[in-house]
Amino acid sequence: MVGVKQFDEDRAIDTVMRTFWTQGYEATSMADLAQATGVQRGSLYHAYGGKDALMLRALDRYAVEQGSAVKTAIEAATDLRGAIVAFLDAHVARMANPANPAGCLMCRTAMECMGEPPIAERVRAQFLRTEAALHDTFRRGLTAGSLPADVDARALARFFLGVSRGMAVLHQVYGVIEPVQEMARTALNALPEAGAECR
Amino acid sequence: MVGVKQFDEDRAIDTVMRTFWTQGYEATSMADLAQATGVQRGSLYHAYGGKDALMLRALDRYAVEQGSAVKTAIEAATDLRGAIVAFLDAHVARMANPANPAGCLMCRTAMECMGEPPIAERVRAQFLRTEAALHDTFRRGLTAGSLPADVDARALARFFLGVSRGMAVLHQVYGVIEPVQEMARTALNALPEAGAECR
DNA sequence: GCTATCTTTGACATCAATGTCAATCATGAC
DNA sequence: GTCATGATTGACATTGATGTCAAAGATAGC
Repeated sequence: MVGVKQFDEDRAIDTVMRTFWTQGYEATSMADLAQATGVQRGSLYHAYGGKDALMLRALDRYAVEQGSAVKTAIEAATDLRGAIVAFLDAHVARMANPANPAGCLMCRTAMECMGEPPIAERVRAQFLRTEAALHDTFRRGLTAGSLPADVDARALARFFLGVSRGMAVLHQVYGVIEPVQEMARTALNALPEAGAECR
Repeated sequence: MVGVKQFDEDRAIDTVMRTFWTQGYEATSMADLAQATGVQRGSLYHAYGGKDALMLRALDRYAVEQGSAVKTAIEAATDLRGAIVAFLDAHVARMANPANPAGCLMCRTAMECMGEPPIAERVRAQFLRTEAALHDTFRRGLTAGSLPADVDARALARFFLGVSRGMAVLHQVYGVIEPVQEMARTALNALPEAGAECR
């Protein structure tokens, strides 16, 4: 290797991610990204290609940084209910963290960029990944007998996926954490209990 | 009155609303709106002021056309559960209607435009209005004894508000109605039953 | 030290969007 | 029919964003 990058790629992509997260895709210009990262606009084009490519990088980074916290939380739990509580808490914790922009980059991009095929594909894939993780969790709970035998594991997975997205919308609009916490807490009521034949 | 508008304002605002709904705020230019409505760009500026003002009009129109369906549905119900079912169904029906764009304009704008003060204010007001309607419904259910006495009416209201928003996100991303229906159906499980002491 | 290779930089051309304006047009009031 | 009022229209200037490029700069390998 002869020509060597003079900026920290990790740091730059992280800044790009947070800029998109804060401002949205369309409202962010390459000039904004250049200023935020301290990297010249020409260098960004040279290194990555363009705004769309940078958004893909940002989404991947987000999936790793934020998604991994969610995934770890689910997997660390010992029982089904604990896994779902951990799933919701991971989202609440991210939004409650004042170091983070409001809402959720994935959700924001989902609402804004489904008209841009490459970005839409990445977002959809990420949604499906989370849905699948939840689906697995519920299926395991089903075989373990932690759920009534007649529950629809996929519907539950989609429900809690949707709940986490709804939480992000509430956070974006209200700008405070309380409604988010209340939503998470209330959503747990939708979790069927194995023993109790309450339905 | 001497100078008379030569275009149908109702029709034009409706078209503007659906264009924003389909493409989003930033991705829609005044030229797009001129083309979609068949009204010259200059006329749009003259009649309304600018893109931001047009978005406010679109949001108001959306609140009347779509929000009224939701409000009517809630109020027509005779019991609490019926009201919530109607609330969710109104949203499902809107998204299932192939004549409508995907998702929800209010929700889409919420994710994209919270950085634009006048628009953000309008969106927040609309969220609060819906939350208040749900809150009232739950309070009435509480005094009517349709709910256990210790439930948090506000938390329930915010939960179902968030659920309706999560449904919109799922619809936008997946482009089909099934996950939306499943989410609505599952959310009903979070509704505490008065008689049953299952908790 | 030299060179080949990649990066950085500032400049450039192009394009698209915004907002404004003066001239023109249409119509209700008289 | 005339006029006053407001709508329409096309043009204009301005701004900002995009993407590209050639020249200059930096460094690992020799």
